[in-house]
Amino acid sequence: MSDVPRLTATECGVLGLLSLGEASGYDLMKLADRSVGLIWRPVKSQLYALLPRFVELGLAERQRVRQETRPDKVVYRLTDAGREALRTSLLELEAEGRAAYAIFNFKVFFGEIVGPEHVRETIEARRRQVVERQAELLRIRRGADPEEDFFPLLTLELALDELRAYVRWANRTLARLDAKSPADGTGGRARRR
Amino acid sequence: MSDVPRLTATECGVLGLLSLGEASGYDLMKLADRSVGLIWRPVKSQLYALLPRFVELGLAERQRVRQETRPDKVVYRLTDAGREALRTSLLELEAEGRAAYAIFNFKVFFGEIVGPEHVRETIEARRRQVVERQAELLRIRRGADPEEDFFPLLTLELALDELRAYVRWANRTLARLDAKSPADGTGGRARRR
DNA sequence: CTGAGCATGTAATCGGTTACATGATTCC
DNA sequence: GGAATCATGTAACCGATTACATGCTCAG
Repeated sequence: MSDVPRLTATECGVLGLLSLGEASGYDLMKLADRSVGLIWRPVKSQLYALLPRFVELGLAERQRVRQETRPDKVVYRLTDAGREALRTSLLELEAEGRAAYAIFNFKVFFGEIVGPEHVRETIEARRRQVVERQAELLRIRRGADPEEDFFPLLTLELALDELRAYVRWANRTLARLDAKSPADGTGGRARRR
Repeated sequence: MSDVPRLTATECGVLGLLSLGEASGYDLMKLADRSVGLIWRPVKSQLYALLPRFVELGLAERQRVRQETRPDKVVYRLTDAGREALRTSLLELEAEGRAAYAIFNFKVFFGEIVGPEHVRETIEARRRQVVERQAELLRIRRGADPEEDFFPLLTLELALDELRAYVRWANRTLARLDAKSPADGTGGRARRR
């Protein structure tokens, strides 16, 4: 009943695709190209393995569609439980470890589902992580030898440039979110303390 | 004999760490923090699983070191075959698919091993990929609805900013490499055609 | 007639993560 | 006395990738 299954990042991705409208496995592969594909795309065999499991968990419904000129297809549609599982899973997923970046991007991409306030918090949380990391990299750079560590320093500088790009984007985007959501003096609705 | 084993990205990472000097598994974990750790870090259990396999493949040698006040440790050292396998594997690994970014970074990080000309080519190849991707994202952006696709467009813009950061870094870095390696009119030593 | 697109899946393998397991020493 | 550091590994699981397998239709 109330024990909503927790989904992995990949499952969120597939369920997120499905949240855009009913589709067959084949449709979802193509849909991915035009949407989340920017940041992540499922592998066919995994997709086809996942879909029946969603049905078993009650997160999706399945319907066989006969076609005469084309092979029959199986069309899936999210249930309310599926939509809810997607929302809570996205909210609960921590953007940490190796999958951090993919999860971060999912949360923003599916901002309509998690809500603007969660998007804002997600962006701020990552900005904090990024600022810390910048400090760490700068510390390392100070201790490095420009001759001996020439190549490692190149990767370090690329990392720094990309982190800077993130911070700029985050600042711009947070401002846009502020402008978009009704200004209430605190910067957002779910603010407390 | 001449059939050098091909290593995966992770194996290159571990072997690359080992190329910095002989070390025990425990040492390598710490070494990773101060070196490649920027871009990638091995998982302990995997590291300990890999090291004996390197010995079996003749890529490393092992020596038990007895210590009185601390637990005994097993120290590994790269063999010539190991160094060669690392070099050719890094050269042959294609920076494509999911691991593309990690592989790209490995190639640059271990530039001393693969040589400046390969680094240059790697950076140029990625720049080509990135420019293509920028064009694709711009096309998608043109076709998107700023209202309806608000959140997806945020991730798209972040991606664009990061790609731009890469291109700038690549331009700067290629210039530095040109300045560094003797100018011979063609831009690098291994140039033909 | 060949190749691309539509359409769905299974099987095998492998790489990565987490948890389990142990035990001494040294610093606070 | 308790936490952190040194030190090495195993076991189980799971997620992801690759290869295998099939077969119809339509456009060039």
